[in-house]
Amino acid sequence: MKRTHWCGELRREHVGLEVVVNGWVHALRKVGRIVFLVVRDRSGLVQAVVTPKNPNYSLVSELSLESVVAIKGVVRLRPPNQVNPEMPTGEIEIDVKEVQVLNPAKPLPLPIFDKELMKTTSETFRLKYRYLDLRRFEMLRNLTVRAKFITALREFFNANGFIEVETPYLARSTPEGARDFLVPSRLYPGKFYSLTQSPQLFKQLLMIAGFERYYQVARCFRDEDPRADRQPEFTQFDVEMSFVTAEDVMNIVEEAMRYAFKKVFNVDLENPFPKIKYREAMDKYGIDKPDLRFELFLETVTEHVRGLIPLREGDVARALRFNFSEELTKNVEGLIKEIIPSDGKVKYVYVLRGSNDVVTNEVGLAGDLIKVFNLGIGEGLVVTSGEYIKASEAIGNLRNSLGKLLGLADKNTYKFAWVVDFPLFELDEEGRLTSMHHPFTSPKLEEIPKLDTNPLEVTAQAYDLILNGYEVGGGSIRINKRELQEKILAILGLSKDEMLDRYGFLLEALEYGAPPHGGIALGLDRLVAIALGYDNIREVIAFPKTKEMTDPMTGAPSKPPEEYLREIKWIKVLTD
RNA sequence: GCCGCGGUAGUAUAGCCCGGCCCAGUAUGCGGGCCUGUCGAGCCCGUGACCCGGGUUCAAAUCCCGGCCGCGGCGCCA
Repeated sequence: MKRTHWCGELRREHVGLEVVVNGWVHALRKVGRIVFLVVRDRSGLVQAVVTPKNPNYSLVSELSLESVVAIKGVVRLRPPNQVNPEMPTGEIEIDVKEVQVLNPAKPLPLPIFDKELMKTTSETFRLKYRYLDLRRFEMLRNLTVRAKFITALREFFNANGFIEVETPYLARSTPEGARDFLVPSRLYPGKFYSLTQSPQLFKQLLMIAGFERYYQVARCFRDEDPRADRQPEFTQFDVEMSFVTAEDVMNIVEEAMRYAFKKVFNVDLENPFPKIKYREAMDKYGIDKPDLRFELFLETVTEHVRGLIPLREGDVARALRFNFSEELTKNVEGLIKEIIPSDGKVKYVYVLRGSNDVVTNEVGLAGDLIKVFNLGIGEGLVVTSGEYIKASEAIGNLRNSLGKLLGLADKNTYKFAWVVDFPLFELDEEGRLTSMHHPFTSPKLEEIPKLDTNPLEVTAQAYDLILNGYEVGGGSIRINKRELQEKILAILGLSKDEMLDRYGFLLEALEYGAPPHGGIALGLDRLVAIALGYDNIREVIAFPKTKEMTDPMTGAPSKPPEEYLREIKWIKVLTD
């Protein structure tokens, strides 16, 4: 019995046809002596009917849910009063002639087609039986949409003269940035590959190779703690172009987004996307990836609170005020406590003025703050104090989450924007200069002289693409001259020897006719997740890891057998 | 590494604050039965659980301590 039709495509026009469908037993309803069997495949559902006259009657009536079957039968119209308007195939049903049970199924551990129960089923459990979880139409849709989105981007970039090139995942470790996943080298005991954090250097080398326009759907690996929007391995849609300015890159990426969003979601995006300067973003929103779906601005209130809140030399105070409805008081308070770091670097006060009471973490201050800020009933105020960036980020982060909690952010709006004019460097915990983007980012050429005098004031030719409070892309114009690249690496504290050891291949390549070039990496998981309305990228990844970086299904990570460790010359394992 | 929340049948949830009325209730699933037009089928009967370890107490699902696991966040994420 060979499949002739998909379940979900059968319609009135197929009436009278003998068809064969394959699929899973989605539902089995025995009403009196009639058995209604709903068969499911990727395309949808169709009802089949068996009565006691049918030689397959007992076989069908004893089927278990989710068994795999092949059904041969004749499509017929349902009696007029039995049409199910909720079902695309609801006008017809299959009068069963022959049934093959290809594989009976045991009862499922996961109630996959009980929407109510699945809403609350723990994610660990879904991940343990991910192959069942993925049978749900919602997951099928998510991954289908993801595939369509990738296809749309490929179409767009192919049509614009880009070449898709694969680059290695096993590469040389470069200690900057995130922690690497290391892979021991069997042939060179004591040496390791690292899984690429991104194709950054390879794509630059492709530009030097003269490919001019490249893209790739690239897996990236970073050994840092996951979050709802971060996984240890994730997918970037990676793009690089030669002979372009930052504007050129941003323009083509905007076009790509407009094309893909229209094609896949039928959404018209703004044209052009707004651009915000980094400093303006920090000042107005306190964060470099503000959610622009709502207007709510930070204020600098250092002078208003001087004398009330203890300020160290150079500290600033930043404030966010907002209206909230009283039943959310607890949630707002919880959010503030959760988001603002309690590491002592930032101090914070909040005052939530209800109609009968005031909720605050500083009883002694609340009265004064209400007076100073003229805080009305139903208004909340959060003041952070400390070093400008820290105080701003703490409250900016809060702003993005508060927008969701207070319903300020419209779920059906996609608010893209570019954040530009990032500083080239920032200071790390130890007060050393580090690259804000990465060490291959070009400074604005006219600011090169400032590299020696005020490196922190040098602006990068870098740009982030943001969407609804998430960073969904980041890129820059790269350095294409050896001299400048060496200078940057030197400023970052690398000795000549270290430079040559780690980046010698790049530095040399820059001398053999490296064109000006730049590009971007788009966070594909985030883009698709946000477009579908999820905060959690695991919903658009077929087999994601948990927050603790495990896979409950396969049991990864696992302990390799001793012989294997011996073979790869890596038998010393330190635990803890 | 840190903070918060959580862990009760296959799944989900009630009970936990305020210990005894709980050999743990409910929904769904599963097993059996009834029903010839169901489609979240319906009705009847049955089945099955307190994360692990220690402590307090006459008595622990409930209180305390430790652990494990998960989710969210902070740090981290060039």
